[in-house]
Amino acid sequence: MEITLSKTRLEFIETVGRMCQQLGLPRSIGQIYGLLYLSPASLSLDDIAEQLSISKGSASTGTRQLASWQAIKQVWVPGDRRDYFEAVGNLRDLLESIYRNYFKPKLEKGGRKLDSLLATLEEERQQGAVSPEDYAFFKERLDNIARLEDRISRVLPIAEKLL
Amino acid sequence: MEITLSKTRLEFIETVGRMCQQLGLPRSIGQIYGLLYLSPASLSLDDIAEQLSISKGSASTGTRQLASWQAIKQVWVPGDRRDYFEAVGNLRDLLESIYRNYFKPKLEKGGRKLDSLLATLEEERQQGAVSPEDYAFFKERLDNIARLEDRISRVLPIAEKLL
DNA sequence: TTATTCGTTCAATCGCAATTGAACGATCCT
DNA sequence: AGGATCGTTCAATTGCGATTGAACGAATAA
Repeated sequence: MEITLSKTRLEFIETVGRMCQQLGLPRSIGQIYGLLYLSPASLSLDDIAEQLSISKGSASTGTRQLASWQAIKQVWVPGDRRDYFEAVGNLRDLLESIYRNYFKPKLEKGGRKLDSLLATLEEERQQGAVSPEDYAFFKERLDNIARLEDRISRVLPIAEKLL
Repeated sequence: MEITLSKTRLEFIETVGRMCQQLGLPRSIGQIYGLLYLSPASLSLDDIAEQLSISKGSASTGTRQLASWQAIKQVWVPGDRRDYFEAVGNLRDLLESIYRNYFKPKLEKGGRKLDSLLATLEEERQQGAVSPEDYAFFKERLDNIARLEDRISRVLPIAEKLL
């Protein structure tokens, strides 16, 4: 594999890389996905590292991350013991997977944290560590978050289906 | 203003700070919002800096950022020339504002970038810089993104209303 | 067996963005 | 007027996480 990338692919890789960066994800992950998404053929780890001029280590961790999100998948090439990768082209599925594996767990974690905070607040009230007025204020604000979280976790799956 | 924060507030501040960090935003911004969100009284810049043990500079830039997102607002306290801040308690409105001021512009920017990429691709085709097969592949994949972007920008406002 | 060729790991490095803090101009007070 | 108290700015610093690259074990080939 010894190709030079067209301008379109180079720009695309750069764009997806920047997008990831802005989302707080490693740029290399975006670059890898961008490269694979516009790759007619599946690529090996070394292909990826070479085309993007990144280390094999980065390519390895990046591909594993992307695979865990089901954004890319490994494909088996008979007669070659190397791992080959290709992007999951169906972005609709990808989005669904990101929601399920990324957003949903975070929402649930947030919900649990909120419960623990409400418990702490209750504790403090019983100990008299907060005034009744403060307690009422804190309670209402925390409840507001809980309600929003509830609605979000109800609406997101619907929005998902509407896509 | 010389209060000590209750355990509930401290934990909440930490949590929101971490959330922001994970989203690629400055932790201090989350801390400021968390502090204000669970603050019965509005706070001055110095209050914020002191309670969070951050510099006045951070507090200044952080509050301005948050205000630009309409996550917090300045309130005028008669007889005091300092700026006071309080959190916008209505999270539903906050979400709407974030969508309008943050997501929507990014979606639109992405759309424009995609158009420019398609133009580049067309150019390369005419110059024979890409094979017909590659062209077809690139075209289809880029079109897929455009279609998804379209659906997203149509569904998001609906989901917004459903909240 | 030994020699390659894989992918992974992890300590060290690097780069970027958050944070600091001093200097500044503006505004208010006396 | 001068002095005090605001908020902002920006160059310097810091801290964090992405990235590197060498070392490693495993699997294959000779």
